[in-house]
Amino acid sequence: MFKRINNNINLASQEQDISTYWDKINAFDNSMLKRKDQKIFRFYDGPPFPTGSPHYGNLLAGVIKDIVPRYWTMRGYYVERRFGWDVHGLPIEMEVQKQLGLDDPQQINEFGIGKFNEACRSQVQTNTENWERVTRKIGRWVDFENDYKTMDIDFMESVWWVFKNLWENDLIYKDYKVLPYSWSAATPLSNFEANMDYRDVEDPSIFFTLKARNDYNEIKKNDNFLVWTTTPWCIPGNLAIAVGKDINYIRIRIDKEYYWIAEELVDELGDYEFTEVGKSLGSELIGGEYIPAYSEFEDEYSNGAFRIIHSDDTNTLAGSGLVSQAPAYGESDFYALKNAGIEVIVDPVTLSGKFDNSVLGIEGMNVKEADKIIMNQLKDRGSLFSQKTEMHSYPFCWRTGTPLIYKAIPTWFVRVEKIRERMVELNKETHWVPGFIGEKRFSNWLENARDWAISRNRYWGSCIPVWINIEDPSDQICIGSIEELEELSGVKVDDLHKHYLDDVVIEVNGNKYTRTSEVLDCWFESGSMPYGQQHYPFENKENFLDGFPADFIAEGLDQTRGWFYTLTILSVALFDSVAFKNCITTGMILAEDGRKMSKSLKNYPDPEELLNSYGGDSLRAYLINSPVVRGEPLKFSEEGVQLVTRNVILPLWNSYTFFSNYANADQITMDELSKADPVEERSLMDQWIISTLQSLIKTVNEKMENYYLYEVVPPLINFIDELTNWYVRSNRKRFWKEKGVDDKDKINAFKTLHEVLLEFSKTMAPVLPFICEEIYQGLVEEENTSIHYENYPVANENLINKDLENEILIAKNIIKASRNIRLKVEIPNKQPLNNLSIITADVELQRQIRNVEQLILNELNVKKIIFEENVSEWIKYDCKPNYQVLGPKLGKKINELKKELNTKSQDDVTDLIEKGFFLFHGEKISVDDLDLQLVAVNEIDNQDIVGDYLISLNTNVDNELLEERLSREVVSLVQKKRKDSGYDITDRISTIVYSRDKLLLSAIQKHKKYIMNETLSLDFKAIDEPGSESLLDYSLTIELSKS
RNA sequence: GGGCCUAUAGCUCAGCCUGGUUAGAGCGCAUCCCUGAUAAGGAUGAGGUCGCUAGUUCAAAUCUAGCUAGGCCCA
Repeated sequence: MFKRINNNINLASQEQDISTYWDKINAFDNSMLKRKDQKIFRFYDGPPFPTGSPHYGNLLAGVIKDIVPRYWTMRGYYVERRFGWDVHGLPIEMEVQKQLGLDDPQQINEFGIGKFNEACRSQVQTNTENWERVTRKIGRWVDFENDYKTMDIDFMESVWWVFKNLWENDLIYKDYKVLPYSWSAATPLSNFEANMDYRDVEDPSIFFTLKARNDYNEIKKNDNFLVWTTTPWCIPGNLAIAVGKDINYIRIRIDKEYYWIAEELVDELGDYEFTEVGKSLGSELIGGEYIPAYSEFEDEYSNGAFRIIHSDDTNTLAGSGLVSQAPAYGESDFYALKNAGIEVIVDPVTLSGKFDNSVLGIEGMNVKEADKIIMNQLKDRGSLFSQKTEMHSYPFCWRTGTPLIYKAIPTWFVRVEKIRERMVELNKETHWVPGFIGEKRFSNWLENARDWAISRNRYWGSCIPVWINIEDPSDQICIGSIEELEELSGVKVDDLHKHYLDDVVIEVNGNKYTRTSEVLDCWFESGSMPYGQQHYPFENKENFLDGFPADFIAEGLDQTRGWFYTLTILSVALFDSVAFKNCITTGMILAEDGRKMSKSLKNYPDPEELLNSYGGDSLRAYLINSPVVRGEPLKFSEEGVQLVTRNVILPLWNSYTFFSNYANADQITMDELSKADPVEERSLMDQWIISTLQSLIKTVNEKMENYYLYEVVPPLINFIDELTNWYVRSNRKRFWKEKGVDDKDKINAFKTLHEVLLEFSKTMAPVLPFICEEIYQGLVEEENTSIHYENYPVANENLINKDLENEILIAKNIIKASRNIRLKVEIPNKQPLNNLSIITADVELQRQIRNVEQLILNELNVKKIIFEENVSEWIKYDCKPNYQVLGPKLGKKINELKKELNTKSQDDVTDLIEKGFFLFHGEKISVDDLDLQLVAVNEIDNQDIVGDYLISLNTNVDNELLEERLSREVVSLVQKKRKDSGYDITDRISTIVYSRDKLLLSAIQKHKKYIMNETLSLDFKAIDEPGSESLLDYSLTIELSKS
């Protein structure tokens, strides 16, 4: 027996009940246990930072990361789904710093690194609750208990293994990197932090002169290079002048001196009177040598310093076209020198932002204060050419409010450039969805990959496992495991965080080694996640290799520079392999107004509230049916979610309640259903809906296998439409036939709908896990089971009948067109009509229509279909070339052909059709190469062209037809009354009709049996007394009572 | 400044790879129909110089180049 279902559902609370049920039967674990011995489908969860509660981007990722694993689980694979947390790094440290009121590293040191790190550790635990609750509401099955965190000792040990592996392959080195630096906080900052506080400030902008050391091409000894800088304090660190190789420079004379400046920038000279005396392209200047402004680092001349070099960043928008280069204080300067092959750096500025004792006159002075002094010194020597100030936006330390400077910091690097080509090559093996992300965006990024800076001068992270000889810094030991460290240090180690390791000293051969102070960037850990989550290679060695590379990952577009990249670097470096075989990349989710979602603007609905009103299924379907799954931005709209509820969830639910309520009312049992005929013996509509379902299953499998999630929902909506608007509606009567009347057909109908709902639910279960589970529970008798234990449907090709699908399509087209005619001629569908003529000589078409005749007659309320074969009396033709076929053949002549066809008379055309071809400029043009457009001979309302035939509806209504109409109107009235009186659909009634109208009474008399059947009237009387309600032109009164 | 993406109806998007003469869908709007499975359903209609310019072609929303605007990422 099937449950009687309340049609009114509260989706969200129903979903919660299902969640509870899943907990009760341990559904998630069991769905996996059942596939324990099957092939592994490896999924990597890209770990989020556990700050705040999840936003739509997280939910989207969660949805995709649920749909795909559910699908493959049903396909019989073992799909482990461990939640991951990225818990190290700046976001957590910043949160904790704020809570503890610690402004900078010095204060952290004073507070104690150990206490600080432990505070970070406990902070991590507090944020995870929100995540679990919301994850549950979107129906994501993921293992929170057996999760991994990047701070777990096992994870951190695997990170060391990764690092040591790179180390041994000579992929790790230490060099300078120019970073935003806060002297007041005595720490380098991330670019992200540097972007947090930009202010408009006034800074100097000066031209100063540097003298040519000797003749070189057009350069003469003692010529002055007019060099531009906006940071005078960098001049002591100046080691080169940058020009642009394609920029034109001129040599000019002012008084007795000669100067070089970019031709386009001579206006910058202002009032100076000059004469041009020479000219040179930038590339000809490169290699020129000059005498530095400060002699302190003169020695570096022998190492290649104080030359003119090229920089891509030189331009003629401002300045002089010659830019002072101080590699310690500018990233572009640093790389410009590197590219010029000059491996020199000088840095007279201390970590507190003051000059050290190496430069005379400014010792101990803060760099910004030194600006003025340096300008004065230059002026005294006559080498300050001009000075002014400029407004520009400049980064400030978001903590201390002091200006940031850029400064070269010793940093650990991974030699990405060495494996770059291999990364590009291997990336081609990954299937990216959408394709352009991998083929273009990610591939381009890999091609331009630069060495990767992996160290941070921070606290809460995995430590760089390198111990350095106190006496000889070039003597370094890299540690790859806990065991190794314990052996070398003799210390028992049970935590790998900085505060545990800073004191661990290694002694080898009488040499003492201490650890380098930096920690690893948390991106290094994210890239190590495949190994870390399984504690590879210390544990799970075989299990890991069985599932590497991962079958599937999914994240947002921003991860092309993040996780996708770090995974790729490490897997290529370690295993010469990609890290993942399939990758879905999602676009950004914006607010409905197209701007970023912003908490302060409140321009988006709260995710949890939205889930509470529409439920997880709706949100899931909305998200994967949106452009965001194709890597494009989505303007998130609550209305869109509501629409999905209305177009997908509710119709599906309604089909199910229709089934279960009528099955319940009729006391249909599973046993009875099993007695249904085999599909091929059931009615056409049964065969059709099953065929359509099998086609759908085939399509959905194709899409899912290829990770094209966004192509799943449209066919799903289409199917639901076929099911509700065609199958259920046109077969309704079969379901409420009295017992004993054509039982077989009724059972066939119930069986078909049962089967379709069951298979369809299984097909959609990965996408709509809640409602499909609920429907499943109502359709099967087993207890404590779940739809997610089921095997995924495979299309049964034998049940796919494309001919039938096509015939029904023809029927639908005829039905739609005829309804249209009724609308035009204003004859409602309730009015039965005698016949519909279909004008075609095509016998195949006639046969097809005959096959589905009954459906057409029922739907159109027409008694008969007549075929008219004298086509020419009804239809004439408009004739045009088929451009697609004839275009390439005829070229320009096609326009002439068009003209000629226009002049043809109807007889000519008929002639042509009969002959099958005609001659055009001596060429045979076949009728098949023409577009024949059907036109009705007579323009009248009761006909319409459908495809390549005409239909014509007989609109004559005689008394007999009118009486039939009236009987239907009476039924409709009675039904309305039943509903208004609150009768149950199964209640039997007595009906009395009062009317004085002869025609109405006669209609009732003739169709009494029909009316009684339709309205479940056991008793029916028509009484010749005046009625008070109007029905068309008549009046009547209807009385009902339960019997 | 660089890479990638986007621009089509009032709104959200298909179509573009593979060019074909009438550019589709949903929502919204208007009008109408139906309603004992349905917080419903159906039909019809209005609404588009396919971002701009040039080119290729018999033919361009579609291919090419340039431009404009927006987005993401990176400098």
